[in-house]
Amino acid sequence: MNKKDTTILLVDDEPDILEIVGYNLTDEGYKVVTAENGLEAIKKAKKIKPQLIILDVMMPEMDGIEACEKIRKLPDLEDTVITFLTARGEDYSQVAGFDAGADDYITKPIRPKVLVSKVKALLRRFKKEEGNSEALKIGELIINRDEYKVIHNKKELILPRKEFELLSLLASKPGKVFKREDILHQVWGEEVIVGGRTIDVHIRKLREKIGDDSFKTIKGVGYKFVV
Amino acid sequence: MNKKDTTILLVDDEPDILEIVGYNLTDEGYKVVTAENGLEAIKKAKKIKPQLIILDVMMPEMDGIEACEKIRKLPDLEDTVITFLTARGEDYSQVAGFDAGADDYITKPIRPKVLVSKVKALLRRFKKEEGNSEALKIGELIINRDEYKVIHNKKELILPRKEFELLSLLASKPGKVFKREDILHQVWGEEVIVGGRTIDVHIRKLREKIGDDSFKTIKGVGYKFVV
DNA sequence: GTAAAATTTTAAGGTTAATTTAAGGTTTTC
DNA sequence: GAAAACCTTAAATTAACCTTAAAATTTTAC
Repeated sequence: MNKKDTTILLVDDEPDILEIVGYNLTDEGYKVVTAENGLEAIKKAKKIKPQLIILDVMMPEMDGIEACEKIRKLPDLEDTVITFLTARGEDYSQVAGFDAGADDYITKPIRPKVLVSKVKALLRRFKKEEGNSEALKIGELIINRDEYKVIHNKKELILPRKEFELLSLLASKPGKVFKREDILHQVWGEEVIVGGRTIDVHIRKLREKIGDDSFKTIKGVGYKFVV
Repeated sequence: MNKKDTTILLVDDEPDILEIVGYNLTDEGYKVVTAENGLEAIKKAKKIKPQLIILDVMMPEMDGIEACEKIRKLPDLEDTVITFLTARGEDYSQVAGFDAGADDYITKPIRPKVLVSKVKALLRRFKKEEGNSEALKIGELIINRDEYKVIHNKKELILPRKEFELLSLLASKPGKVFKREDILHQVWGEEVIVGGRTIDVHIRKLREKIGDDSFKTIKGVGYKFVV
């Protein structure tokens, strides 16, 4: 999953916190939605199905712990990562938080760098658990997305990220021509701009490793993977 | 779907915004329709069924959020992508926007480059849901746009791009005469200017590969494909 | 925190094949 | 039978891609 497809629901009754945390996460490329109390949080969580919820413990209307318990019971959101925001030393709430089904907690005062790296770590963990998708098998090639490895002619290959993603994409529909533009957007991301020869170089690496014949160039259009 | 078949409904009460955003999108090749308030937006949305609606939040008559909710309920427009225009920091409206069924938001002040790339990204997402087009079959000829290949008399042909596009065009309506001028626009593009004999040469290549009889010349007009 | 290693991107020259042009020949039209 | 439109061929041009190495960046290891 791409960063900008990752939605974070940020819940706090203090506008200052929403502002500063929201800013830092948005700046990192996440899509951030905010709520000001537990009730609102539940409503929005249902609607937008965020990957991560950052929940203040102390709030009017419905506190974070209660909201967390309710959210955990929603079938759509069982994989969502929930983390609390607590004041330092509020030991009780940390404990109660884990009881309520939280995955982690972040202590105030908030240090943006710490926050961002914690969020990244949490989402990484989430992503891993997401997996379990079957390995993709095309002829002599097996692509195991879960373990990020490729088996070709019974030999295991560890491909660097970009190569792996590129191969995954092309091999996901053997025979189909992927346009250069589409490859860029799917492998490199929507707004990333790289030079015109970058794709070629990666294709070349794949040709070296997987075999020249597997990758056909369609001039003026793009590339396709064939068996 | 071709860019010029993509309609964008742009809704804002400020003529300046309509002007600048409209200009940039038109320049990119989209068909742009504008409205100045929510009521008008709904009326026009029903009529023209745009692929994308860009909706200002703050407007007289009916604000963007209300309009968005109403539009989302129209059965014809459930696949339409809706994005809000909000002033930076208008946090509430962003959130309320997602509640109302919006897919994204764009913050003012508007940067044309950002706007255009966001619009492209949104439409790509929309397009993806359309699914793959079937191969086109005409007599002994099968044109597979996805894989960019042609099968003729059970034999696979790889055609260069221009030849492929030209064949696709002519074969899309067997029997129909395509005027030279139309062929130029559809295969070569609006502003590309090539010499008068270029089409002939490509037709000749196709005649060599597919068969002389399949392509009839209508002197003074153009060409047609027949079975 | 720094150094080392690996990955990713860029840059530049080379190669190939697609595309276009040009020019003389042919057919059709009036 | 002259003009216009198209055909054919080969050569010229150009666009797209390949290859390589080095630079930049990111990740990993210490």
